[in-house]
Amino acid sequence: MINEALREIQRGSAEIIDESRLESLLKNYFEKGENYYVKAGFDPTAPDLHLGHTVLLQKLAAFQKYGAIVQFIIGDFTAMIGDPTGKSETRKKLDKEVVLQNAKSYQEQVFKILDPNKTEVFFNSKWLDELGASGLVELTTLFSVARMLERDDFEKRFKSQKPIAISEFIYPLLQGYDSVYLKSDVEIGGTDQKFNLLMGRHLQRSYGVGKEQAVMMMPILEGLDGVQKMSKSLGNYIGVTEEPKDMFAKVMSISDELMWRYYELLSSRSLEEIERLKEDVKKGTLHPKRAKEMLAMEIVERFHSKEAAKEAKEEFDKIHKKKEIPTDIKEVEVEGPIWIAKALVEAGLEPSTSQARRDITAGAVKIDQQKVTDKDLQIEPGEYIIQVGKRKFAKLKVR
RNA sequence: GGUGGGAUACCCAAGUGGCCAACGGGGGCAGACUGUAAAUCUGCUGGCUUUCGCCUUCGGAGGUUCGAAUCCUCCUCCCACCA
Repeated sequence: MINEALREIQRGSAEIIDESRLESLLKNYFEKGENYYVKAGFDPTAPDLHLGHTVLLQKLAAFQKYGAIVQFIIGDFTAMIGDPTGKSETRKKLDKEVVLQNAKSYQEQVFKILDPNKTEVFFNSKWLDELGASGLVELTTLFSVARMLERDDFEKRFKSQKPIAISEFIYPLLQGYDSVYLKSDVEIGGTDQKFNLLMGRHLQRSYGVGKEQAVMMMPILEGLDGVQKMSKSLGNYIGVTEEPKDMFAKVMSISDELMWRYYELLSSRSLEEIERLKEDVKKGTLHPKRAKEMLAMEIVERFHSKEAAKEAKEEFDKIHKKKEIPTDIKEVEVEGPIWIAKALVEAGLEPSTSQARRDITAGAVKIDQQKVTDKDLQIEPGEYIIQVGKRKFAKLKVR
C-alpha cells in the first residue's frame, strides 16, 4: 500500500531529495493517520494558469490522496520584488492590484484540480511584510554570496557580465523563508527551482525549525514548440480557461515526440497504459494521430466536460480532415467595392495591408475556397468566405 | 566618485557619410509535402486605397551636410574595471 502510494507520488518526478523522509511521512500516514504539509508556490504574474502549472497541481493532488495538506502559496510579495525597476509609488501600487486580481483568478482555477478541503491558501506577503528590514537583514546573514553565485544561472550571468540585481539574491531567501514560517514537510517545484527549493532546507535548519523539508522536482513542461518551457510570455501555452476547441487544436498541434512527454506529465493514465500506447504506435497498430486525439480529449475533458471534448474533436475534424469551414466564424460587414487587402485587415485576419499583400503573393489567401492571385482585386458587393492560411476564416459581407 | 565600453527591427547581431527599410542567425507567418503535426525544401518577415510611389524606423533632443544608423554636441539608460 505504501509502495503503491510512493510510486504514484514519484511518478514523472525529475529528482527527489531526501526520499527517506518522504517514505517516513507516508508511513506515518498509513500507520498513524498523521497528516503532513506539502508546499508549492506560484507567482501570480499572469492571470491564467496553463498546463505547465498543472503538472505541479496534479502532483499536489496526488499527494492529497495520501494524507497531505497542501500549502498553496500565492507569492504576491515575491512577485513584486521580481520587478526590476520600481519606478514610482503609483506604479507599484498598480502592480499590487494586478497581482491580487491574478491571485483571485488563480484560486478559482486551482480547485479544478486540488481538493479544497485539503488545501490551505496563503499569501506570502502575510509574513514577509512582517519580517521588516531587520528581519530581512538577519535572513541575509544566513547565506553567503559565494554560495549564491554557485547557482547555475547566476554563475553564467556573472561570468558573461550580465546584470544581476541584488533583489534576485534575496528572492530565493524569501522563498526559503516561506518554508520556515509554514514548517513545510515537503516542497515541490520545477527542476529550475532546485536552488530555491534547497534554500528551504537550509533555512529550516538555520532557524531551528526542527525538520528539513523533502524536495521534489518536476520536469518543466515544454511549450507547444517543444523546445522552450511553456509560458505565457512565449505564447506557447495552453491555458486552463481556454475554449475547448482551442485547447483541443493546440494539443493536436504538438509534435508526436512531444506528445509522449505530455502523456507522461499531464495524463492520468497509468504508466503501463502509456507504455502500451507507445508500443502500439511503434508497431503501427495505433496511428499517432489517434493517440494524440485521446490525449487532447482527456485534457479538454478535465477542464471542461466530456461533451465539450467530443464537440471540440468534431469541430477539429471538420476543419482539418474534411477541410470544411468551421461552424462559428466571425462575420464582418464592409462597404463595397473594397480592395481585398483592406478587407482582410477589416476582418481582422491580417494586421496590415502590407502583410496582406505578402500573403496574397504567397498564395495563402482564399475567397470561397478559390485561391486569390490578384493582389489588387476589388471585391464586389455580396457574401464571401475569406480565408488566410489554414486556420483564419471570416465571413465577409460587402454592401 | 573616476575610467573605459555599450544602446540597431520580436530576440541576437552586422553595418561606421550616399549602393540602407538596413547583411546574417533565431523566432514568426505562408506555400509544397503530411496525419492536423514533426522533419525537409521554398518564399516572406516596418507602414500606407494599392511597391518601378510615398511615409516612419537604428536610445532621446538638437546640429553639421546636397545627403546621417553612420560625424559633432547635450541628455537618458545599461555594463565593466578602479575607488
